[in-house]
Amino acid sequence: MGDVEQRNPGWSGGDPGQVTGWTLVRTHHAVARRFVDTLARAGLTPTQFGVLVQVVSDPGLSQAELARRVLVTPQSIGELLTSLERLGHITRRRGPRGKASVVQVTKSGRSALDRATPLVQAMNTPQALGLTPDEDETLNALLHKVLAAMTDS
Amino acid sequence: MGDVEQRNPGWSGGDPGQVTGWTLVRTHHAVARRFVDTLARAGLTPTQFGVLVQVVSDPGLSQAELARRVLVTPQSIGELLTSLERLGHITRRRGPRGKASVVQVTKSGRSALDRATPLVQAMNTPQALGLTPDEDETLNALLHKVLAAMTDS
DNA sequence: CTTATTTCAGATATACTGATATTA
DNA sequence: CTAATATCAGTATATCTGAAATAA
Repeated sequence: MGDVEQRNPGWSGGDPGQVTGWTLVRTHHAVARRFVDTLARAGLTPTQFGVLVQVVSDPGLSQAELARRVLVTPQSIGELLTSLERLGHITRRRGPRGKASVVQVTKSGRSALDRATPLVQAMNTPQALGLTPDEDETLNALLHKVLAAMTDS
Repeated sequence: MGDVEQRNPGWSGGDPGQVTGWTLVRTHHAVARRFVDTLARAGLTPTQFGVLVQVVSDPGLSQAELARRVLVTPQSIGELLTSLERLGHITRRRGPRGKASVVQVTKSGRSALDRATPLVQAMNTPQALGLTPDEDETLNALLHKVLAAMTDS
């Protein structure tokens, strides 16, 4: 011992539960587990699901463009698309290396998404989240405000 | 082609932005990056920070107890504590294998936390999150409700 | 020549499952 | 004997950075 801290206990930052960003991180941790389990029943990871939704909402994007929308590096999206390609859920119309490719969802990808959709909706009802419908709406709106603040900086 | 989906674009689940859990996941992604960058300036990862706060708030916990609080496996917390031990931020008073150990923060750990605290507070003001003080409080409260709903199931 | 895009290679981090040893 | 604890080993996954090739 000797260098073990002897002061009174407690974080000098006060109650950690009052730090909103930190509450967000902890809540995400729990919610993310739900998503992993839920989406696994449709054979998807949460990230794959997110990319599929993006591709379906906006077909024909290049993978560089996709990387920007999802906020990851081009390298990461490349590996992710490879995994979706292996599953037969997307195609990449690819020219040679430096040429932008065109990403499109396949019927298999669409049906995986159709399988996932009701599962995702079921775990996102206000009741499943422990909220009233009003609270759910408020929470969603506030999260969007934070998201906007984080991304436009 | 031939198996490329030709239907109208759009996710059958409606507007993804209305799915609160999904909004939470995406917002977390952006906020988490902030935390990584911010805490790096104190030499900590977000997970290390979380464990340090936990240990400081409640000194003398065993690592099994710690794992339960942070919602990870005992193996994972073991590796995490090893990393904190290497940094000199905690000590484990350990008997032999099957004996509960006692985790305590060191002066070095306390000072890393003291270094991190103002940085974390700065990135968690309502203004930094793009919210009014009232909204910040509401968001935090709603997140706690969701967290409770997720963990008591 | 400069910039954007994709890809390859390597490093790192993180958390998991399963098995083992020890203690209460 | 059983339950809890900590640890060891192996695996999987998900990023990232850096470098290279190609195209516009």
